[in-house]
Amino acid sequence: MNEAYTACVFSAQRCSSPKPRRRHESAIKTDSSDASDAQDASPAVSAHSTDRQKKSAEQTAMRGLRVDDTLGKVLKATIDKLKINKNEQSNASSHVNDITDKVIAHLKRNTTWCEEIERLRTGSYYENVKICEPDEFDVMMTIPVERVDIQEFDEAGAFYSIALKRHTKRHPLDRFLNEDKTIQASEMLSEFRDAVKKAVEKLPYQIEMQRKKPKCPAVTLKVKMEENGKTISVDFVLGLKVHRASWPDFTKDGFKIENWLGKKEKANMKHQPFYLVPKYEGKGNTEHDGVVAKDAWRISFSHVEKEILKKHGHSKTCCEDVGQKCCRKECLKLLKYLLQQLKEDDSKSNKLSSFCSYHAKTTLLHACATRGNDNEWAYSQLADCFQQLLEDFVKHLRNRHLPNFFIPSHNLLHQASPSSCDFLANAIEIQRNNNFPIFN
DNA sequence: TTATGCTAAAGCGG
DNA sequence: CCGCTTTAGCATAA
Repeated sequence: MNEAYTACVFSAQRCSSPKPRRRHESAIKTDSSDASDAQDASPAVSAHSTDRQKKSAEQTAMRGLRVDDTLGKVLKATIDKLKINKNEQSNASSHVNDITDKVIAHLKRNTTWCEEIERLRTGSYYENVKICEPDEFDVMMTIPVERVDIQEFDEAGAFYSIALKRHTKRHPLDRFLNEDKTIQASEMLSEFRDAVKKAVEKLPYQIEMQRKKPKCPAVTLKVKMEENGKTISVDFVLGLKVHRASWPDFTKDGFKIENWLGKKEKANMKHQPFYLVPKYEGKGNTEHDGVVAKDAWRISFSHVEKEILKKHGHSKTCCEDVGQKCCRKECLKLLKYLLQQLKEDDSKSNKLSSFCSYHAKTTLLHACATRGNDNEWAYSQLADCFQQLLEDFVKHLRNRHLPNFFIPSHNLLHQASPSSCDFLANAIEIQRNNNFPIFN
């Protein structure tokens, strides 16, 4: 399971974290009104001046254009707004990298079962689809294991029992094994959390470790940065890296990328490991007919998602200098932003709290799998592509059916209420029909 | 393990 | 709109 999704669904705080982004008050602007914006005297913030340049560029372009591409212009202006500031990125990433380096060094030195721990950067920041601010970083900390037995699982993609398999020699995780060789997720997670806490305590940063949230596998650090006073969050997610094992059977009918990235690429990716993330911590977490689910696990394909987004074109040269530029990532960014803005506008009613960016990402993956040809995502067709993606999303919502891209039996909307799905679908339709006033 | 070269994206100026 | 520079992240070789 993707930890971005996990963290989002399982952590109300992260899901609803309101971005203090300023929005222009005037909802719908006509093109001619833009000229009056040129008076902006705000110093320092470069976004303003680029806005101005871009708008005047749009105006000159307008005069030469006969077709009505109002929507295209709105969307391109929005994409510009979503770009993350380079200085902030540099600052934030150096914090994250330094902290992560030191946490890993500490774990390797002081925690016996972490000697082989590996870092895996995942999530939207490292997929180049992070929007607005570089304020959320996902880092998986993975322990290599050769094979596992997945003994029980449910349609929501959770496992209730993971056992180490065919380990003749001693394995560093042996100390977490029950008599039946199943692994105690909660014990591992709890030791991991304590070790991270110790590692972080002596670092020369303003770091707060967030309280353990139920059902959330991440150890979250809030790091306040000296340079600009902003706070970023770093999620460390413990995982088992299962190599030398093929993907579980229930992934068989998912991951349909043959007509998009090709059979060969699919085979390559299927040879990669998969990851298991401990789902619960603590006792008394009863679910599913009273079974104590404290040792539940969730499968993660974050690494594959990242690679898919990197090699996102049918043509090998998609978006390279020699190739054609596509708008797949831009469409995803726009969909994420739309969802984020709608959630923010409606934060008090809580109707949208169960929707998160992983729903947007999954919708894009299905859309790319269905429309694999690069012509269907030409950058010049951004507006049409985005409209179609929204149609897809609305359809998923109306049917209350959005299968996990890797696990078709896992419906990501199965616990969303019909009324909230309709509410979101309606809100999206309103935005579509009015050229997205929420983006202004 | 470290050095090196490549890529994607931001930002700037024409 | 285009080309150029810079940077973080990554793959690969040494």
